[in-house]
Amino acid sequence: MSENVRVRFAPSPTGHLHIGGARTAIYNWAFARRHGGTFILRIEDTDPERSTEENTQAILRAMEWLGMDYDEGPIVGGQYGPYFQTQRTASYSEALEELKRAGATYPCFCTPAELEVKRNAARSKGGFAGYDRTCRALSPSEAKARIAAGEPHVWRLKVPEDRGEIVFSDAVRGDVTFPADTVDDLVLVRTDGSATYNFAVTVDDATMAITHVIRGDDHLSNTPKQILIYEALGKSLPTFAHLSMILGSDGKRLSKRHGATSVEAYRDLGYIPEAVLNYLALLGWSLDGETTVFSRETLAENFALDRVSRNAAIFDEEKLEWLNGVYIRELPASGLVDRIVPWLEAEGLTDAADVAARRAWFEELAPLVSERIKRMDEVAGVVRFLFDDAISIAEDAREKVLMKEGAARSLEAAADVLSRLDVFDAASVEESLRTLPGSLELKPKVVFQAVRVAVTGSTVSPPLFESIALLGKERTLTRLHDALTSATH
RNA sequence: GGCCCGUUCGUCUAGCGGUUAGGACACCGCCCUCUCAAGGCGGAGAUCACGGGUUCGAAUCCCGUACGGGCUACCA
Repeated sequence: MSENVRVRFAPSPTGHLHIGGARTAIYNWAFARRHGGTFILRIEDTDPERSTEENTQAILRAMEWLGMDYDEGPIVGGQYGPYFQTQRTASYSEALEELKRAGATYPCFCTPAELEVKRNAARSKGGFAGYDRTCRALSPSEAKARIAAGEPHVWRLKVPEDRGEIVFSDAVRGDVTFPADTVDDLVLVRTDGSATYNFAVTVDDATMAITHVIRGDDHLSNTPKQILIYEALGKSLPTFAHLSMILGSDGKRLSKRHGATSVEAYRDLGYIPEAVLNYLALLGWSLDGETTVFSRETLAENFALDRVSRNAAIFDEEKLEWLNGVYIRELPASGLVDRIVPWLEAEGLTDAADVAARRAWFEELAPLVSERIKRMDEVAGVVRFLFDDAISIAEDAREKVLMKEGAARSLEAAADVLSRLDVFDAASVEESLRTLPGSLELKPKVVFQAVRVAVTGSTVSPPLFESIALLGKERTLTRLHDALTSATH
């Protein structure tokens, strides 16, 4: 592909960036990067009822969070702007004038009510239910006269009579054929002068010199209409590539019923962008059928449309979780601290000053937590005992562990041995505690679980010796003594 | 109704005429072990939607059927 690749992602700000849209964005981005092309972001804000500035901002934020940097679009600008559809209306009027000159469009005076009657009649007879072309038969002079008289009208595409079949080679699905006589004389420009979706996208894609239209499957059936518009406009066709839908766990189209559907919702759930990007890329594309974990760079170097799957995929949050865990574990301690801290701050466990004051302590803590969380929102639960001054011991832990034979002796011995330490690091804590099972003639498990419950308040915690070292001598001894009151010898 | 697209383990997928149908998640077992994880090893799990062809040979090519999805708006 030596031509200058230009692709675009064109979300509509009628909602947040959702999972399906994000994957489309990722594929467009990857395709552009792979071919050294241009990735364009265009906001399709032509639905005034549902489009909001807030949604536009949310989409921009989500794109940035995913690392989808675009070469042309809002904020960054570009040669082919503007990048908001509402600001491109002049080019639609221009295109309409061109079509009028070429005789490829005609005014239609049928009212919506009339159209509905015709449509219902046609459909009940079976077969093609498009516009019956009444106004196409109007003489030019009559049409002109009615327009001059101020009669409301739309402008329709004059689908060529003898067009035959519309065939195009879809980059993911192969050759797709539509009989031209099943394509409607669709409305291009509404009564109020605004462009309809199919007209606007086509004009935009043509004037922005888009070479590859990579978009959702739901547009496959719109493609023949758009091809006819390109032809009427005398523009060359881009390559089309249609991506299958992403479905919910029940096999139905992904919607709010399935829980989180927006990219930012996943961010708030504790997923990290690398994992979301990787997972979404994998949902419908494969590097080689074997590799499941790959970087943004690997994606950008290897993405190819002919390896995009043709069938719809069910979004599997469990696999995303696993992948998120993989990325969390791969993070270096320092980077992990930066990612963890906001989540601890949100829980009121720490603040920027605290982190700055004892960065090294946080970096020791990081690897302890990374191995046992899959999402960032789990962090606080794992390390809370290291931040709170006093802990409460879970009732079942007290019963199951502290009230067991030998628990109190273990705590006393542990306090004794630890109180003698000068250097309170994980290695020395371990060394001294390891002597206990032998000297007390208790199973290691009994001793260590008693200490764990006393110190962390739970039967489940990060590794004991490291945790104690991180907690510090003073707080450890206090907790051992406190727990003694409810422990059994 | 019409037109178009899709159908390989529960899920995501590899496969592009000859494979014991491969991998990943989830699941089960064992190992490691101070708990939980992580990790290692192993296991179970797909008559490739169904029916016809073509071929020496089909998950792979062709045609039907079924099921699912999309479009069929002066929404995008």
